[in-house]
Amino acid sequence: MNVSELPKHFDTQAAESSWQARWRELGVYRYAEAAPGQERFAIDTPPPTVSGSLHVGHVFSYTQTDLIARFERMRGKRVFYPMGWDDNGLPTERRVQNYFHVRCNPGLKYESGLQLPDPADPNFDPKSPPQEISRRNFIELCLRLTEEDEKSFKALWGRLGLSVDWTQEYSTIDPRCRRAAQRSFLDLWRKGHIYSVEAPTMWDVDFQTAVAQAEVEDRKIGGHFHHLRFAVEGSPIGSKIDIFTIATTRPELLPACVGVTAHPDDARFRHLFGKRALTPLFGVPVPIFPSDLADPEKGTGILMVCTFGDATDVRWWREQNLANRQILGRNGRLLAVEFGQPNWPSVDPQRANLLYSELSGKNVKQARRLIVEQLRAPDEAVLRGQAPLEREPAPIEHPVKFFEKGDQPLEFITTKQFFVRLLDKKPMLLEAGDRIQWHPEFMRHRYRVWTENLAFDWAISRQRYFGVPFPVWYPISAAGEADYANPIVAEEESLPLDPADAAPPGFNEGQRGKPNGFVAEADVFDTWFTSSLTPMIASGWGEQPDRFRTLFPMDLRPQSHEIIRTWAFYTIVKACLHEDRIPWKNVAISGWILDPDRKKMSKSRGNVITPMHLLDEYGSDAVRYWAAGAGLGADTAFDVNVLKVGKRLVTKLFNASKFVLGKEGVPGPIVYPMDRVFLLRLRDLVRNATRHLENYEHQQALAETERFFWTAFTDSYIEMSRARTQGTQGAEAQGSALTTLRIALSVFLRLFAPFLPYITDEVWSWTCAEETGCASIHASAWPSEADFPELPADGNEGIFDIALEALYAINRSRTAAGVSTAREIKTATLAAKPDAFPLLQAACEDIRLAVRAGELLAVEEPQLDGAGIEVRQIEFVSA
RNA sequence: GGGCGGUUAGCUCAGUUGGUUAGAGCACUUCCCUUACAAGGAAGGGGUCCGGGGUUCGAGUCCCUGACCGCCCA
Repeated sequence: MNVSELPKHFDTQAAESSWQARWRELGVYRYAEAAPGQERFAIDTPPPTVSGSLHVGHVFSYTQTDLIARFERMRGKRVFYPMGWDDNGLPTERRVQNYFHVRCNPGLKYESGLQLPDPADPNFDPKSPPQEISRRNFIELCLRLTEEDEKSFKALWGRLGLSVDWTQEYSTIDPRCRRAAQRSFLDLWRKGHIYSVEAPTMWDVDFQTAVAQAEVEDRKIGGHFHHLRFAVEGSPIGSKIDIFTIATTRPELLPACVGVTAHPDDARFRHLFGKRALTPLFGVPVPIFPSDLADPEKGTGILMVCTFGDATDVRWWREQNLANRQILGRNGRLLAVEFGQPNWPSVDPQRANLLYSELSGKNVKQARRLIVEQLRAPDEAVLRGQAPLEREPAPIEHPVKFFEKGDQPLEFITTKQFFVRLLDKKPMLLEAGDRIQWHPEFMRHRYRVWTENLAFDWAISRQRYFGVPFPVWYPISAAGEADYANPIVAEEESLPLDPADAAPPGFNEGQRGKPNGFVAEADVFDTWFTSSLTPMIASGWGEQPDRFRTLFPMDLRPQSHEIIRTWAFYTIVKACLHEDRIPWKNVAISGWILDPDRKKMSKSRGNVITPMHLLDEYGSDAVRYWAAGAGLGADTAFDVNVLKVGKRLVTKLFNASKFVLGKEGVPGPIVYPMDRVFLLRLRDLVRNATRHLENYEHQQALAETERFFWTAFTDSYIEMSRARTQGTQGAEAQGSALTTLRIALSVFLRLFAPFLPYITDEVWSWTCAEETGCASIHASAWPSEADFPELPADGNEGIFDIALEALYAINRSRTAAGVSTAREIKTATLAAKPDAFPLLQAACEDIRLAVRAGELLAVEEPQLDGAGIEVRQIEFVSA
């Protein structure tokens, strides 16, 4: 090809679209089953949540994974690099409900070809009650909506140049994933790791679903300490009544009070243990017991136990065998209860019911406001006329548990839920974590600490719709009662299924909901129950045994650090419980992108930077350069300047390549000392860059390559060899220089290829593709010793650094004299210390040619300050 | 309250097992259109490596301690 016909500038956008098409056409990123003896490298790509938009943080972390994929591919491994979409779950549900104005009713049957009113229709009434549809219809709508998102995500990934094999695509709600999740359930059920129980569970009252420990976060919110007087039961009439004061932030749970406790060593309350207290207003007798868990410093030191205010209440309720008086319903409103009935004792049921009737049906906030008013009134029955509220509520700020996606504090509500038993498996899970390499290493602690502190088994059932259903039914007795203790689980061959549409083995559809028939479980799995299977889904677990054997365990799991406790943890759980193996050998944790003020990017903060305009303005390679500049685990503030630097590097590569390939002449053997020394240094660079990439330190590889390319190659070696390439120093010196330049260019292109896939393939296509027979640089071999001819060492390797110093020294002289680099030098003299002098002499001719001097002398100066080279005399050709 | 990470130039960040005078880019100043490159090049100024102690011949680097920032967990 005629390099002189190449465009003046590199058109990034045109190159990006043409190379994407070319890569597809060549199948460069297609995973091929490894030949015998050939290594494979399997990546458990994080499936992005599709019901949102991508920001530069995603671009950042996905690029870091792609670097590794490209590096390993060039090293000759068969790279398995799939892409999944995480589309099930709450965010999508919410969008579908609003967009189509529907609600899911899992009790309804599927209606094929369901017609929905068009929200754009003028007759459409948005205030009308939402249409109820079956779960399968609802899922179809979710799929319709997520399909669009997936298209735009895919376009962005393509643009960014992710070397994903797009034939290996999945989404977490597709039949394959649903089948895998249900198969996982069956396997764990058979192995006895899953149990279902009716117990107090963390519950979000808005979403009306159970949540797992991993989805819970503490938030500091304002509240009030309410000081309430309780009476001790049995104070003799006429004597001074024995009263104590508890402090609580949740007075509305007073009707659910089932006990009172204080620290066993607390002298103030020791005399009360074993007696019973009477709750104010409701007059409920409850036991007073000692507990180490009560903090004498907190509040008044004595507190009420309710069903259920928090996790400690649950514990006390269990350990002390307390009554269960659940007053909060699943919707977060107070249930109707009747005092005086069994389990609801009261010394004055009539009054208790009167007071409670005001609270019944109210939500927590409303009930709290009302009960505080009730507590201000004198309480004759229990407190002989004193008001239960001892003093005005005192504002405090305290940590409260929230569902990470929710807006209301979590409640503990007694419901039937499925759990995976984990608490007995901590040692095994810790040991598994130790067998995995974590990058950076300190991220191992996050996993370890989470696993050690795990307090609950994994609650896997969710009372939601856009998810994978439990493949479970319950028999109905002749009397019409569902038998939840004896679930019927599906057979593996029938997966995936929705128990609302399919009948269990041995039953027919006509028996649904009838005596001696069956009823379907309505719950779906926690989304992590499916996502925790990604390495198994992608590698064909349970479906393609041969493929599974070669791909599992995978080599690499890339992910971010805030989901170590969920995604990484649950994936390790699943791999251990199903296969008794770790899911991958390496975990690479990418950092977060912070906004320029070092705040985490989030929609709610409104500081999200989207990537498309950056790709348009700077080009994919520049964006990737920015992403590759940060090491794993390092949070980085977004800085548009780094993109500019990347763009400059791309331009420099483009121009330097044009220079090298534009030289005419016949390449010959490397006989010239400076060429040999330069190649030796380049060979060191290859070794270092390779080592850094092997160690998951891509930023080091890039930084060293870039630095050497800029200072040693374009700024110096090219200048030193320029004259020789034109043949002025004879054919042998020219041939040696041309060969060196060609080797260097080919090596540089390949060292940069994982980072800058577009510009490197563009340049590669000019001549290297034909010369090597590799149509794409990304299918070529990573540079190695094999790229270099025999380069015997002769002890003169120092001439390169000396030459560099001499060039800098002369540049300084030029600048000091205010002389253009275009002006030639008539004569100059360089001074070196005796130990450096022979090297300077040896490099003198190369320096002279580089700076275009008529005459260049080297002198020895034992008394020279410092170690460098100094210009002793310089005379420029007159302008 | 516990754990982990961080604090290096105005900004964004490197700095590997301790080892010359602590680096890069951006920004700033000055100069230069030079046959690969003005989408460029050359040069320059700019540092109490968060504070305090310690180990060492020698500490940005190791140890102790304090402050601040971030994250995770209670």
